[in-house]
Amino acid sequence: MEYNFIEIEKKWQKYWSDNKTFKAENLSEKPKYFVLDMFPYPSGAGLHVGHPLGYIASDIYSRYKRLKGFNVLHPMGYDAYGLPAEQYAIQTGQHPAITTEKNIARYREQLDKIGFSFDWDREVRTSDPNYYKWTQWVFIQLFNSWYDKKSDKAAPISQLIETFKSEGNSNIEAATSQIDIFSANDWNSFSEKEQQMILMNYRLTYLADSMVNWCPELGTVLANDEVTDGVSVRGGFPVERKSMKQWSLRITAYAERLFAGLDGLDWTDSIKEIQRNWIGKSEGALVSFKIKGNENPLDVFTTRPDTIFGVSYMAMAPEHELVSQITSSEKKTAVEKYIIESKNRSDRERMADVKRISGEFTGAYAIHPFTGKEIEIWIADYVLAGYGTGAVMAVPAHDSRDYAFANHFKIPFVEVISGGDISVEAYEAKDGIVINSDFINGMKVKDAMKTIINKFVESGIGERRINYRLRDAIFSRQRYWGEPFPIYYKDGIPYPLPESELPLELPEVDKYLPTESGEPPLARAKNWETKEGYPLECNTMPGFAGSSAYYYRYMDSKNPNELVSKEANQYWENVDLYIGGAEHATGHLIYSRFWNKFLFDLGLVCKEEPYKKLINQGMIQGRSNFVYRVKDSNKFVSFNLKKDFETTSMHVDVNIVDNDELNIEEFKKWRPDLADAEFILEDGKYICGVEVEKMSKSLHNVVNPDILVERYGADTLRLYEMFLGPLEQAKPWDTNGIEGVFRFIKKLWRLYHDKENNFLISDEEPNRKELKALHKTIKKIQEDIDRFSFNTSVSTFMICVNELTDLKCNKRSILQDLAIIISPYAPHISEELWSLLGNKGSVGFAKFPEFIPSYLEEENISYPVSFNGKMRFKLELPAEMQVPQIEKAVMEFEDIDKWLEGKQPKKIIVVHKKIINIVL
RNA sequence: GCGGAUGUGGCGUAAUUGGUAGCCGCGCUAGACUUAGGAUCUAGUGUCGAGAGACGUGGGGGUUCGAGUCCCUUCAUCCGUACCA
Repeated sequence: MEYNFIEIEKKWQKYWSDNKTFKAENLSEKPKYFVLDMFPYPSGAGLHVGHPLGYIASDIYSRYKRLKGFNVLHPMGYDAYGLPAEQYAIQTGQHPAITTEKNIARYREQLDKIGFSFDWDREVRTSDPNYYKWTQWVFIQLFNSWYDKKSDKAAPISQLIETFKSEGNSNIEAATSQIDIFSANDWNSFSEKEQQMILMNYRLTYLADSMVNWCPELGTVLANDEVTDGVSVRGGFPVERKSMKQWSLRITAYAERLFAGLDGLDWTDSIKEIQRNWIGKSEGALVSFKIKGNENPLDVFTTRPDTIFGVSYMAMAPEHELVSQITSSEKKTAVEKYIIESKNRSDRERMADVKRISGEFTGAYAIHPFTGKEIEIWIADYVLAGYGTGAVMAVPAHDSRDYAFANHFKIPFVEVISGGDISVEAYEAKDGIVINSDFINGMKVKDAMKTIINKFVESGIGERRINYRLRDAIFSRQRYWGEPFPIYYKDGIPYPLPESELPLELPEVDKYLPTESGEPPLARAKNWETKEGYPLECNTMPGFAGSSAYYYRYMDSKNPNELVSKEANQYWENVDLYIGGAEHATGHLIYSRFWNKFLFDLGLVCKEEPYKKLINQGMIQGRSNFVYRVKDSNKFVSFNLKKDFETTSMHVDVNIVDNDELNIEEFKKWRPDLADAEFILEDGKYICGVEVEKMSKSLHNVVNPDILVERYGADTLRLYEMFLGPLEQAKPWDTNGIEGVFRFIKKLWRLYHDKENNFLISDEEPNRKELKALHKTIKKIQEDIDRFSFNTSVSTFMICVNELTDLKCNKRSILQDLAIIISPYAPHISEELWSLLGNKGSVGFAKFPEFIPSYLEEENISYPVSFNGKMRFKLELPAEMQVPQIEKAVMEFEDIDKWLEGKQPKKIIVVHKKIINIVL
């Protein structure tokens, strides 16, 4: 064997681990760089080739940054709490901690084989008490804080209490669900319980009855980002709306800062756009309509105050609290029936037929604030209780939903913005002239909005308002395998544990199921109470709790006294480069931005945003292979012959297919029923069909990195993962191509060795060609890494090695630099070559060679000569020849007559050192 | 519906600022060495055409001396989102 990757890779992995080569120091003269991967949930299935893609990219970047003189923090850990381990525990009784431990061990083994330069001394696990102590600690800080809109930041709740004592709440501007105003006297006369209930409306994490996504199958509530299309993201179980008392995070307090902060981030536009949509900022006005014969006003939020004269009816959500008050007696039965109906329609059904229009007239009327006209008030389930005020002023002429509703129920309406044809559809554009609208007639939409809002304010019926779609995040889960809340109850009022009692460790339970009375699993724990005997909270925290500030723990992972020390945080600041999947766009990436801003407000960390630059690696798709069974037989027909038969296709394990040719012997062994299968072959082969699908066990297209490492080595796997295509693009995995990269690695090795595989290097001075090959590579690799284009660097290395092989170059001064620049990509072989070259220590801390432009300069330029833009021939001319001489030279060129076709050129365009174009 | 992304050989892709379209691989074809090859090496490989050459970056149009790249328009695929007033 010429290049023994098995031995060499093992050797260097051991060296790195024994010497703690990649241990990062918190204090260093070097500039810092923090490269973070989204830490994995260690699932039982282990890693497939898609998982390490991002880790390889971040590892290349980390190693490159070290070569460039940076002190690099590149840690790894585990998002160890999660549903699969708990579901497994429910089925088997095995403690989720054991399952998790086992899965982590397997992940670690797989990761180690790929040769990552992680600083494992800083490993974190979210389920480790030393870690979740700080998750609980942050929760307590949230509990003890409120959001002061005047200073636009979080502030201690103790300070709020002082204000209440001295002046009540009338001067407080907070992000709050508190509506009632009270004086200092009121406050001081309230009971402890009353005071605590009021404070709950201010705390940044609060316990409240809210409409939640309840998933009966999982026995828990889920956050909005954990639900898609009415089913749970994990498991795909149905989810229903239900009102429950739950902990929530008042993330809405930060809506504007989360929105505005996106502008300064070096993230892709697409992910910023997803976050903007999720936050859903819309500007408009809050308008108060009087209700005929009722004291309470009907408040609506609208983004189109300019269309106020086009209001033809009002619509409220069926859940709106005023519905029962205003419904007339003769409409009562119908309205109640409608409310029950819409309640029973699950979210899923509602989504399935959006087109179904339904509603009911309440018999009540609102009064138009300007015209005084009476307007029918309807209830309709197209109005969402959770958005705005849960009621809308309907302007059918200029809103398509109102338009559909009005037409369905034959409610008349008027056009108030010109420019559309409202006999056909609603005209929604904010473009046109206002008509039929009294004092704003003739105005442009924009001006009309301003005028109307000013009028609202003047007459006290409305105000400017910015509304957000973002909801507070439900933070309770009725599950076992998660962080316990550091909360106990006294007289039914929640209080935080003293910080000295953290961590509050997850207790043992006899079963991982809810109690008979429907309480969460922690209610099964013995003595689940404080030492004073107060009961502890039985819910646990959700998956995103432990991942919201984990990057700070990496900075100072062993610190028992602080989340992160001031010094460590001052040095590492925040994450310079974050690589992970785009599926976290609305979950983790928003929550951790929120936690970070909160910690920043408290002065605990020095940066307001956690992740400066974010890259989303594309999904690696599976490449499925198919065999075709002839109907009613155990005969399989090869792909190109199947058209002559009636067949059914069947997924076949891609690991027994090579280059789409089925390994028939392996296939027969694959499943017992296939042992006596027969085959109809083409050219003596069975050719399989191919399709690109998701990589999944059930589709038999999962490729395991371990097998590839065994067969080709980690360096080959790393290079091939990068070679597949641009990091951010989704692309199918096709093991076939890996051979090419494997050949390249062997070819690289041979540059440094003679035919008998003896290390052989010459100390001769390199020639121009060799220097050019090297320096053009140095230049390209730097540029590629700077723009995260790792696939193109791999081809660049191939070109370089091909050229040096052709030049028969074995000169130290070339090959030593080559070993350095390739080391981020293929670290094992580089270490070996580096040490064979006689260097001490790891190549990981060598100096990246400097690019010298003069080596790329040429005496002659080979100009492509085009006629009307079509390249016809090449002309070699001295590089310093100036444009007029070039024009002359090209016209004197012997072959030119053939292309001129006897014409005189209209124009000759010369781009110096680039191209010549002759216009005929 | 809305938002985002992507369309280039048989396949994965390259062309960073408008300047030789198809780099680097896979696969395929032929050959060398070999008992053998899933080893190694050499040559070829966008399409049509015997050739000269013509045509070619999803389709149509435009700007330009010159367009894969810029503009308009249209189609297809994938992802996200869902009555957000």
